[in-house]
Amino acid sequence: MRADAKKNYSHILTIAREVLIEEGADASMRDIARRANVGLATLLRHFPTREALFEALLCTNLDALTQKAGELETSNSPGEAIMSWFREWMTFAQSYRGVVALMAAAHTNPDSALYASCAAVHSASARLLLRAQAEGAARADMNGDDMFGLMAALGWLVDLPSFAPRADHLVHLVTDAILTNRPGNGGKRKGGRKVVR
Amino acid sequence: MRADAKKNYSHILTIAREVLIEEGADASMRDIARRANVGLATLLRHFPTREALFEALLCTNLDALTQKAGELETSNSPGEAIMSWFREWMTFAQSYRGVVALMAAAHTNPDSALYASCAAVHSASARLLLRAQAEGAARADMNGDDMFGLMAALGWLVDLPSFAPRADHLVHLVTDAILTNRPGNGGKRKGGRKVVR
DNA sequence: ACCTGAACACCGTTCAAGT
DNA sequence: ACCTGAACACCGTTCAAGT
Repeated sequence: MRADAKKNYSHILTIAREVLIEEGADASMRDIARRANVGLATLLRHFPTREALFEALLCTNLDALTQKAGELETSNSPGEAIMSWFREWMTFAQSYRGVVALMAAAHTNPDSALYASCAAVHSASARLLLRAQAEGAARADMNGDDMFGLMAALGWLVDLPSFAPRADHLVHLVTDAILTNRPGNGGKRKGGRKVVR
Repeated sequence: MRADAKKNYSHILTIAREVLIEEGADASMRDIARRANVGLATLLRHFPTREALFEALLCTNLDALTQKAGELETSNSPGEAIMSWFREWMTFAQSYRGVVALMAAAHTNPDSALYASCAAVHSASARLLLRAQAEGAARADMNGDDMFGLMAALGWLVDLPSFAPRADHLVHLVTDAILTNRPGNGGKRKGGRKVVR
């Protein structure tokens, strides 16, 4: 990349972050270009789609998030890890209004620039769930898709202003549901080693 | 309303229903007008906003839904009522792709043509929850907003194709969480009459 | 009364023309 | 190499002009 292009690239990212935080994830690309003092075509060559722009914007946040997942996998109890993970996700979800809807859509579409990032979050979630299930700390009748689905659903909900105040409580309620073995499957800790801690 | 206007009105509704089912709740208004063989301005005078159009389209579904809530309030056990109600909502949510996102947004905005409909669903949910709480069948540490929030979240999730297959299961998981008195508040059936059935 | 085409200000996509 | 203005096909809003 040429020096002027490089400079443009990082300047665009800086401004885009500002605009998207102010206006939400569906801000106009034209608006971003305008505020960056750059031609719209220039913005779109650096980031051909909204997803591509977000991929670049989110990589910092997402790296922090997945790294956190790694830490949680070793340091905490499986149950506490699930709760912390969910809360980390909710913080991420509030980085940009509408970002979860964008990621949820990208999750289905392998061509999306956000697909890999979604997959990373998905698999981290699945790993944490599996570990909890192996220890009998999480209900056995759910899978990684369910886990990610609940995260997406609550992550989406939280950027509706009316629901944001109760978000923490809803997360508590849902993680509670994930972590408690309900009567129906409480005896099903088939493969899991007994809770030895 | 004049005879020709009346005819236009119902014809537009018929076509709009078709288009919105095919294309989802964010289909182009222009497209709807085109397919109804009507000027765009005509469509927009009958239904000045997308919300107004949906208000007219959904009133049948919503009447059925709220009526169902009334039945559930008397016929079933409070717990079963909550579960049935949630499932009814999920069926409604799948009537049009994106309709829950539309309603969730309208929920905050008193000027929206869908505001009253949202409020009706909200209050029906709150009533059913209160009854269940009074009998100690639902956890006491949540309110109508939480209930509606969970309904919105799962209703939104279900129109992402990747999550639709697991939706029933997630509803089961969440209603489970609502209905079981968790250890922390299991003893808190303060006002509730003992479960006498 | 009711309908409609057209003008308007937006959007993202695309590309020929500039440096 | 990289940038940009402009043309394009869309969108919802608005209104003067028709019946």
